[in-house]
Amino acid sequence: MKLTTKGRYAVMAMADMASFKDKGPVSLTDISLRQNISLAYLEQIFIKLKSKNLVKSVRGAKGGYILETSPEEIKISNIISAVDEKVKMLNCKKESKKGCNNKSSKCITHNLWDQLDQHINNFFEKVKLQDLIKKNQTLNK
Amino acid sequence: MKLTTKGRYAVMAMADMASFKDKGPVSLTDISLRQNISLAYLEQIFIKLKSKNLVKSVRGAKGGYILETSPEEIKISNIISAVDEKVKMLNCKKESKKGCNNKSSKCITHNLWDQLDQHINNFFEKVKLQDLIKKNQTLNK
DNA sequence: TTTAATTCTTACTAAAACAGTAGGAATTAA
DNA sequence: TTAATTCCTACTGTTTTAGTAAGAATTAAA
Repeated sequence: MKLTTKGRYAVMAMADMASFKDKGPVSLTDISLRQNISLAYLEQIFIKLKSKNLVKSVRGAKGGYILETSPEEIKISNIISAVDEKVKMLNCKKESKKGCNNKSSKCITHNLWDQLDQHINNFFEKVKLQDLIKKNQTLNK
Repeated sequence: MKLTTKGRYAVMAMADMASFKDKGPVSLTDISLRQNISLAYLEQIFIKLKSKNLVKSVRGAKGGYILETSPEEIKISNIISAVDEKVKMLNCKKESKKGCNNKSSKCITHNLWDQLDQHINNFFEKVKLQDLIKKNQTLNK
């Protein structure tokens, strides 16, 4: 399982962008200030988000980033996987020669972690960026 | 989120014990060999499992460990939390003074991680040790 | 009574991952 | 021309991970 600040920050930043998407490109400086995330760290994260076509960049002054698609279409899973490799509990190898425990078969717990992965990925598949900002608004009322 | 080898090994070891529970105390040497986990590492893990009353020990030659309760009653969540602290995505503090982002309020993604925690914990609550050995048997047929 | 098998206890450690920093280059609106 | 921005690459202190090491205490069996 890999779910660290990088993944969390990415979701926070994307949610931030979604909130301000009608005001032109959103600069990382703004996100940095609003969400309290280091600018240099955000830069690294956005390189990845861009390479996965979740955002596009506008360079130069007054530049920033823009969401590639609408918040209704962006799944949390897309964001997480863009920056965090993958959500995966298993380090059991899928190779044919060796099982999880370096023995011939699958380890006792193989299916458990496999199901947990599915469970988590399923969760992230269902939630969209739009859901986050909706929920947040409701709460802040 | 904390789910590392320690947690995985603990579940493997407990499942191993469940499979051999009718043959008296199970020694860590046996588990070590069957599951391919370092003996010294298992010792550390079992100290914790014992302190949480999941297993009891029988010292001396022919000794080992015995499950405190039946595999039908032991939840995976009990095992994980015994060795791994807790399953928790959030590092948002619950303190009243500061929110997740060192600002006054909750961060945008607070509820998301909160729900994910519940989702995962719910999964581990539902699965019992007995389910693992059943599933494994079915597979090996 | 000795031996071997075991749990118990504490301390240490190499390697990897995490969470950034740092420094500057390229681009562009004003 | 300048300031604001993205882009790019390299570096790094700290913490965590996944153990190892060494020996003490206990007890069944020979």
